[in-house]
Amino acid sequence: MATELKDLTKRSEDYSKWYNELVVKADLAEQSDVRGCMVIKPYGYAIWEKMQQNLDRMFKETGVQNAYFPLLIPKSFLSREAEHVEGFAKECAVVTHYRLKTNETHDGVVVDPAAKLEEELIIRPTSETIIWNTYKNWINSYRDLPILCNQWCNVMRWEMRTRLFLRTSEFLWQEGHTAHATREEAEDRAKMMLKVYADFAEKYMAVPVIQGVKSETERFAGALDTYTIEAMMQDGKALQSGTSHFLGQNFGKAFDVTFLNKDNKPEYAWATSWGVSTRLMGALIMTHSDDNGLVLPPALAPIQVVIIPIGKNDQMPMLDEKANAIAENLRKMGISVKYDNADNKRPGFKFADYELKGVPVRLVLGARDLEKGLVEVMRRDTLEKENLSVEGIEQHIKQLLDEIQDNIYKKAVAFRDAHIYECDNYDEFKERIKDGGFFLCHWDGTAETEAKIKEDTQATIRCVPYAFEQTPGTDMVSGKPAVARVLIARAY
RNA sequence: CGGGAUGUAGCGCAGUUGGUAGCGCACUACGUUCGGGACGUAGGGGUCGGGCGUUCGAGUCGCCUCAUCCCGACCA
Repeated sequence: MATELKDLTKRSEDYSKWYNELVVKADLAEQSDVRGCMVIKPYGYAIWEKMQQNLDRMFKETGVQNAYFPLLIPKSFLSREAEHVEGFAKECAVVTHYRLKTNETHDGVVVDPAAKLEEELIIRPTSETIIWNTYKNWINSYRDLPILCNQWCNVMRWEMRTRLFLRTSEFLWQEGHTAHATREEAEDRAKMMLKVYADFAEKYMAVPVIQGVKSETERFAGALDTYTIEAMMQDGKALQSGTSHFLGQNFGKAFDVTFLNKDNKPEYAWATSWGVSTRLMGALIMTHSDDNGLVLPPALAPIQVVIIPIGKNDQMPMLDEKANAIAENLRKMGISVKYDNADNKRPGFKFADYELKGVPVRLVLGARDLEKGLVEVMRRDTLEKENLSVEGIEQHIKQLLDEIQDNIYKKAVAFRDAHIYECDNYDEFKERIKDGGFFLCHWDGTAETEAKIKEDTQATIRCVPYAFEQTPGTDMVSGKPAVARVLIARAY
């Protein structure tokens, strides 16, 4: 199973094509024969696993525990919360039967009409309903709260158009669901988890994000507030990379989850939910990669260092010995290393292949250089090569990995900041948004304005950002007064 | 569900007025190579998406059907 190594489409020529080719050629994932679904290949899954491990640890540090709830949700659960069902109804896969039988000509199977379910089951598009139906049994007293559960699972949303990692019919994610005794505690939790996502994105993925709160129309179905992290891709479009919802008492009321407070009075429980998905893989790819392929942050790279030997056959034992010694030292330092001495691929092929796969550091161990005690070190982010002494190379590599992590983050921040604009004139906005970027504009807070911007430009209000100083002004569309600037962009 | 296109080897494609099923990559074997995507020689692999029709004869023509992709509406 060799990677096909044709040149990638240039990132600047056709961004979508570049992205799709990159995902496939870097061996991350491919389209399944099953409609709208994706096969995540071992290399892509290894990156996802590293994301999972780190996120999972960060969740647990805030007191969250993992659990697992069923894949199938009775249809009646979904209709308990009016807004929630409205938001998801159009994209649900429904299980109607539980048995097949052979057909009349005995060369295939058909659904057995006798096996029709009395109540249809929905393949979860998200699990609020089934989890709150369960929480009802878990919660009696304020002493039972808070409940802080997370599950790693798959969900299904019957999307019309799909793209690898960014939007697939089935996707992997985690969904956290918490129940609290007070409004304040639930709101704090929703904000806390957004902070966890932002920290993870910036420290591990090296993807800078803008934190904020969604407008009413962009809010999660059934939420009172949706907090979001928005990242900028290299084509200037926004990618919603994680969301955390304050659900109020909506699900508590819909599923009759009450508890007795300290005064022995019944109250409905307060809820949050929060999730990130394999879409983060898309963010990772589109933030850092270049025309040579993937660029992975060392913190998430399954292979952090690759060692490639070059020499005649009779020199190979010596090179193997030297390479294994270096690899062993690096592994002791907690660095993951691959020594690729396969003899059916030439060095040039391997160089291109590991660049395509985004391996942060490449060591070339050449017989010629080694006589002089030198080894070539290449860093993937800048493609710079250096010839360094083999002596003490391990320490240098450790520092280099940190430097790469830091550098790609700073590069992404610089790119993003260079494409954030304040804009007060709607005609100017309509013209400039075509080239992408994030726009900070005053908004009068009405859905009408929001709808007009979307209709005219396809751009949406991504969030009301936390981080920028807010000054009152005039809505550029309606001319009405506005209390704050919001972040507007075209989005994936 | 609207508009457009495409189904031929694992992938990417060619196939003219209907007349023996092809090319590139990948794959297998052997050899030479090996400091930036190697080359030679010899091989393996197909009910041409499916059905019906026209014809002596259909990958090619007609009708039907299924599937996929792209542009919209929907969306983590």
